[in-house]
Amino acid sequence: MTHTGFAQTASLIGDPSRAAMLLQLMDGRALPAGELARRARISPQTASAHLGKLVAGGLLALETHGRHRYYRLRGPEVAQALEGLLILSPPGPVRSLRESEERKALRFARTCYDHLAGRVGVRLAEQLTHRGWLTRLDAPSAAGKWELTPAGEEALAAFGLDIPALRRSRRSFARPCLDWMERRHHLAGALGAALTARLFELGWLRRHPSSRAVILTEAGRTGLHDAFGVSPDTDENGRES
Amino acid sequence: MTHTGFAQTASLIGDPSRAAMLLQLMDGRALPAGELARRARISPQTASAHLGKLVAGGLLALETHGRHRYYRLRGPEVAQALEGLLILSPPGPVRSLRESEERKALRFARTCYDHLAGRVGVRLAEQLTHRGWLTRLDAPSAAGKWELTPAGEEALAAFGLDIPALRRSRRSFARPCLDWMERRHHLAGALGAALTARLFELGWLRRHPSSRAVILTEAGRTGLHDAFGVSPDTDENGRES
DNA sequence: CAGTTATTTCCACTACGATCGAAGTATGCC
DNA sequence: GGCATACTTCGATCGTAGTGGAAATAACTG
Repeated sequence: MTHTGFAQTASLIGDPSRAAMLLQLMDGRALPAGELARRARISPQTASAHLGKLVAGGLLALETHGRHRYYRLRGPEVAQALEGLLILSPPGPVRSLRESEERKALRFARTCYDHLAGRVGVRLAEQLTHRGWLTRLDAPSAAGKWELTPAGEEALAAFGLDIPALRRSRRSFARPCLDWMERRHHLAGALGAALTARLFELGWLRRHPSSRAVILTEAGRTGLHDAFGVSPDTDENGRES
Repeated sequence: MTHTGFAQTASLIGDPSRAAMLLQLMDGRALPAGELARRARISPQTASAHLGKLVAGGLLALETHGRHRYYRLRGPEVAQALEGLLILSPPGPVRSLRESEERKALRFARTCYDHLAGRVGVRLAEQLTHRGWLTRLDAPSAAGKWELTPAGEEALAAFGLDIPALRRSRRSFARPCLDWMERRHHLAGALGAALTARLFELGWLRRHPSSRAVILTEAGRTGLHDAFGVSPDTDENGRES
């Protein structure tokens, strides 16, 4: 076994300060160094050293804007590897009402790298499939890929997405992403990201200022129901939850 | 974020000696402590300390047989998390002919936790689907699951698998597993494990003594071709490779 | 230009953890 | 019982990596 990088990558993630920063970036945003230092509760010098290592290790990408240096996860594989580790790690005990509320919000709707996850994300993917707009591909060479039907293509184009442009992107067009809390799949890939971006643009979703959770606005609640038949407040049996 | 275990789990994997032992167990086998120490090139005392931490951290399960203590990965989630990290880690440079041969063998056929991966595994999954024996489920609530068709159930029962018993197992019955070298899916879950076990039982596959690679025997080559239409020596365009 | 802010580099200090020798416990074998 | 084997616990050593203070660099601001 010559996977020299394997242990190195894991130990890179294994430092508490670095792990905290990586988790802050799980939603695919880019944050400046100072902000990451503040959130991880370490000094800027220390954060700088850590961020340098994370970039060198291929986990983060760096984008410089003036005197600010924005760091983001280098790609979806990084987010997926982190998710894999999250599944293994027992969620810490809830220590306050504040935390319990936050966890509930995360479970309801959050961003996963750059697409929508949580109950809302899962329901949306379900409804797209249920309406015959999205299908799993059957060709064995396309395993793990999703595809839009002609009807779905039309519907999402009408919703404001530039489907041909998305197909030209180098990313996988549409693929399932396992949700570690709901244990169901939601929509990832270029399509998932674009759809999520459109929901923010319409004001249907709003970012929570300090967590990965996203807020479903009133407009979003009615909009998602009318456009996609999504009712995230009831569980699969129709009961309120 | 209260994922206290997150960084801890990653740093558990991040130690080179522990990483080496974990990689040795990626195929789902159980190995005794001394053997793991030997393979990781560390003293038995050191290995003992590491193994204790891995068990405490929930990554390994321990089974005692007489004076031997066998360690194995605690479950498929662990294998999946490790795969996620493997994808991020660049394969080390090939330093010898020996290594190049081993890498070729790994790419051709290997075990991934307890099911078959590599080109042979991918081709087998493809052929099962192509023959209409295995399908992706369309119901949104069953995302990420595969299912046997009635024809497939009959065929695999005739091949010696006890399908009803597999359905009763607590594991997921059949699911896709992404192959990090082929970038395609192969068959995992209870069905994938049972099918793989049957291939070993028939002598179609043989374990390589010192690596995760498995050897496709002559009997296996003809058997897989006759029973499932698998021809792993040609690439998807039919060329020899 | 000076002054402020974002970030990095340099540099000790410190602490934690990997390592192995030595000794201890448990199992199996004759 | 006696002896070898498999593994663990204890204890001491040693290196390495995280940490923040001080100072340098670089960009924006007026």
